[in-house]
Amino acid sequence: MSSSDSAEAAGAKPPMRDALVAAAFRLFLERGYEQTTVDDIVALAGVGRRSFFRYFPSKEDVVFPDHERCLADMTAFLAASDEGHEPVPRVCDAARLVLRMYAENPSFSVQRYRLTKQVPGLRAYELSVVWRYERALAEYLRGRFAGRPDGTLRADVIAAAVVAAHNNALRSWLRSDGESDASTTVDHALGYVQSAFGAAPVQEHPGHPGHPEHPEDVVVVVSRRGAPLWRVVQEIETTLGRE
Amino acid sequence: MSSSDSAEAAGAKPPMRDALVAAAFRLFLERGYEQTTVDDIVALAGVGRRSFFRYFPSKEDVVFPDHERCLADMTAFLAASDEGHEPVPRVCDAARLVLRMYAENPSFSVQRYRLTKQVPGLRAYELSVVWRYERALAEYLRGRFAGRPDGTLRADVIAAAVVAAHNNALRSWLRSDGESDASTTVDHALGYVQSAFGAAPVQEHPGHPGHPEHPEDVVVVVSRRGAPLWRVVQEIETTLGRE
DNA sequence: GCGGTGATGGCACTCAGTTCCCTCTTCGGG
DNA sequence: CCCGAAGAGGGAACTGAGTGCCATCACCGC
Repeated sequence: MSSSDSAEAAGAKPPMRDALVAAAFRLFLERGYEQTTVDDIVALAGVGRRSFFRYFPSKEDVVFPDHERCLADMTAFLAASDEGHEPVPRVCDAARLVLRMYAENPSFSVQRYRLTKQVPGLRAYELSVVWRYERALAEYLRGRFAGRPDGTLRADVIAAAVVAAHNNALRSWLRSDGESDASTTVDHALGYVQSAFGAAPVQEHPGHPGHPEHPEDVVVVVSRRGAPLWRVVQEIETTLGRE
Repeated sequence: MSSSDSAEAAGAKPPMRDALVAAAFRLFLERGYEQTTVDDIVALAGVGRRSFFRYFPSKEDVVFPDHERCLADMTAFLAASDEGHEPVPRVCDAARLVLRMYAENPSFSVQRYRLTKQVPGLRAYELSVVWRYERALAEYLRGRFAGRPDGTLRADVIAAAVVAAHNNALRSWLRSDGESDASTTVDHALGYVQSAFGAAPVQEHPGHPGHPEHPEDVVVVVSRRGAPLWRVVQEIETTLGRE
């Protein structure tokens, strides 16, 4: 009566991992995260306590079961970039990759959102996850901005802005219980970031046959009354990256 | 031989807290953070184990002993703002407040930097600390941008950009062992953020006697040939906040 | 059948953090 | 001068996360 009568033990290769996630979320939603011990989870899943920590290095990890894979996907996506990709739109696309992963399981994402919103420990853990995404974006941008003045500064700031815009859109979508259109929301948010940073990474000379399929690629400079000329020139130089 | 012969027990009101911090850092630097237990710290400080957790809610907190006060200072600084302050320069000044706190104890800051750089648990904890600063900035900006289109989005993105620029400058200063000029570095980094976002928060109509003493009031919208007209108009509207 | 390999279970241990209770001091009122 | 309240500190015992070690069992090639 203890070997194979449980329904979750008949599926594919790693049913145990999924069974642990399912058991954990059932208990987390029933009685709360901190009120659930790892022993409770493994008891409900019918496995040994040691096996839990084989699949999840910590209790927090069971709440984010697929972020490791998503981070690897994003890193691979960025590594597959070439010189033809504009850096800023590229990292925006990388952020869209993460949003798509959330959108694949709306109900799961919403449940997790409710958990992380009210458990400080999970919020802290989520921060470290998001931080790794941000570092991946920043490292890619640092490579693309190498040699440019303030290359690492620009990379860090743009990466942070992209992540913040993504999170803003994601949280708005999560608050709507997954009912709103995630793609439209994130496109709008990332469009704002590109409107602030969009033209900086332009590499080739205007007139050169580049990649005109990016609708963001136009330069309009608007200055306000009272700004000294040197300041305007400085802004243009900064924005264009002194190319 | 156990009551009052220790040197740290004769000072001001909270010598115990300082003694714990000193003992903790001695051991952390000697044998590493994870190799030091709380029992080691309290043994060296000559106090009871229970007293450690009276002053620090967790082992990680002893590494950031004054961030709670600094966060309160920053919150108070933002709360003391009025309508005369431009929001973006204001949050930049708030960030400078944090940098100043680091610069007050250069050697301590550098030691802590080396610790957090190589201990994952401390890095995660630092993220949650930085996150609270970022939320304080974002909440202030949300209030100032209320009613504006995409107010919360702008607030979140600008707060993230300011924090990223601050951290970039701070880490550059820490890597120099506190030898470089922190103020100049952070001013440069925050100047970049203001060059990207500086003009967005302008509230009054052009021509109205506002606050022309801010040289950051320049709007740079970037776009390139091939963009549809509606897209350019949309970007300009977004940047100017449809004022 | 046999030895190896990998997945799993079980046990014991460390350590962070908490709970409960004790002691000692201090201070104020009678 | 005594007494009781209050608060800082100390300390034992407990919970629970995470780890190390080893036994067990299944599967697999031989």
